[in-house]
Amino acid sequence: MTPPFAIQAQAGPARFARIQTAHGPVETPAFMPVGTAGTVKAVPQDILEDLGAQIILGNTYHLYLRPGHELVRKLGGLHKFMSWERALLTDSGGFQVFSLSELRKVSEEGVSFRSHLDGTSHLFTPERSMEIQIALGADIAMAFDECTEHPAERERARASMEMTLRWARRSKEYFEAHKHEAPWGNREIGRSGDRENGKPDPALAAEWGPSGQARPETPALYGIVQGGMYADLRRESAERTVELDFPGYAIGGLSVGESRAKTQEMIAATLEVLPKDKPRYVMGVGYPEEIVQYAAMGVDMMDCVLPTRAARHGLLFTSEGRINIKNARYAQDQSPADPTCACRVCTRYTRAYLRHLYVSAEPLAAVLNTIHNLAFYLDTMRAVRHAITLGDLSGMLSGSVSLA
RNA sequence: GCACAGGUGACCGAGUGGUUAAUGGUAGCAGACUGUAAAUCUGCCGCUCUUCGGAGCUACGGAGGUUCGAAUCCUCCCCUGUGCA
Repeated sequence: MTPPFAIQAQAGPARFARIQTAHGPVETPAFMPVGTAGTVKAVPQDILEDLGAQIILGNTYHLYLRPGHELVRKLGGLHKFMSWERALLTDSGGFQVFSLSELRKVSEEGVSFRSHLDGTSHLFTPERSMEIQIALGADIAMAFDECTEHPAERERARASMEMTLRWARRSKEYFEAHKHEAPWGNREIGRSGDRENGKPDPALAAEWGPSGQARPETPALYGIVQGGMYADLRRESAERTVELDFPGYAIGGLSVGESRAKTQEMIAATLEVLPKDKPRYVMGVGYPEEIVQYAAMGVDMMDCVLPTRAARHGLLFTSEGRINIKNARYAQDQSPADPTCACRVCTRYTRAYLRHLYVSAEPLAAVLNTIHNLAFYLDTMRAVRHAITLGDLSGMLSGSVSLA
């Protein structure tokens, strides 16, 4: 199988590339907004398109519980259900093994969960996770893994890693046998996926020509590296995951409470082992300066709830640093959230108004804050890609997006 | 004018003799948030100092009083609401 991925430009470890999916291209390094329950919270799909999002996440566990993957399949798959015609990546439910720790029990077979919605019991296995992700119609599915908690003793991290490897094998076996069942029939591939992005950078647009690669007919399954905070376990996990031969690899189990230096060390150790001609995805990161840094290290994909969740909590990311829009000091501030941002929020509304909306608990506060934060993240990654094509990322690392 | 009911910290509202600077909410101020159980959570929230352990002062309409001790009991006064004149 030819990986739907081609290196088009390279500047040091950072790569500008394109992942071809059945629902359009994904330029990398990419930041992927998280849309857990079939929605990137507070942002309509057409605005996500205008912001330039080429791929968003969905979540296996949440969509399985509600509305149910069979219903989604019946309605034509998640793309059609939520009217999102660009690429979609689904998380396997592995993170919920970690985050819902009080409601689950892990065994060799899989994980039994108690629904956080109604308390009912459910068993997630690698096979089940694949079945659900295929039913949802993801372009990129993730292997069912165990996101190891932190801190974890070495033996615990090893055992968890071994389990994830066994689950990865089972995930792949089931996935390969059933991937053709994705509900992609009668799709109008890429109608909106080929649409012009919101604010394409002219210099970059030249690089974004047709890839010439055929669009995949089936979804892709990525493996996930674990290994706790032990560099040698990370390397071993990566090597053995690569042996299973996936079209892309994720680094999971990071940003779970460890120091940023440790996160970076784990990423660096893992990247050394992962093949350079396939997408490498660090799951669940990060702050703007972090995603720039990781992209510079050679990471191709990242996702994080931070821009969306923080926005709902009043935290805005700007070129001048983070601002908490609920602070009293913005009550009469007539400037935009970020004076250098060209997003639809910053070109239209003042900090004073955004603060008022937040303080008043108006739903529009979440909408506008989230749109801005996503614009900031997506613009940042667009700038990273541009810088890579120019062969120099140093400017971005030394401050232009670094935050106080 | 009479009869009931009631006056608690910015607001609402507990508390009817003793760890009460005073339960809870709200408002306010600040912080956290990293493959989303998150429009959530945490801290502060009378004043003044503090070596951050604490110390002092002022407080439950007002003034007296009872008591070792009162927001809580008694007396008078002021004010508010409702009803009757």
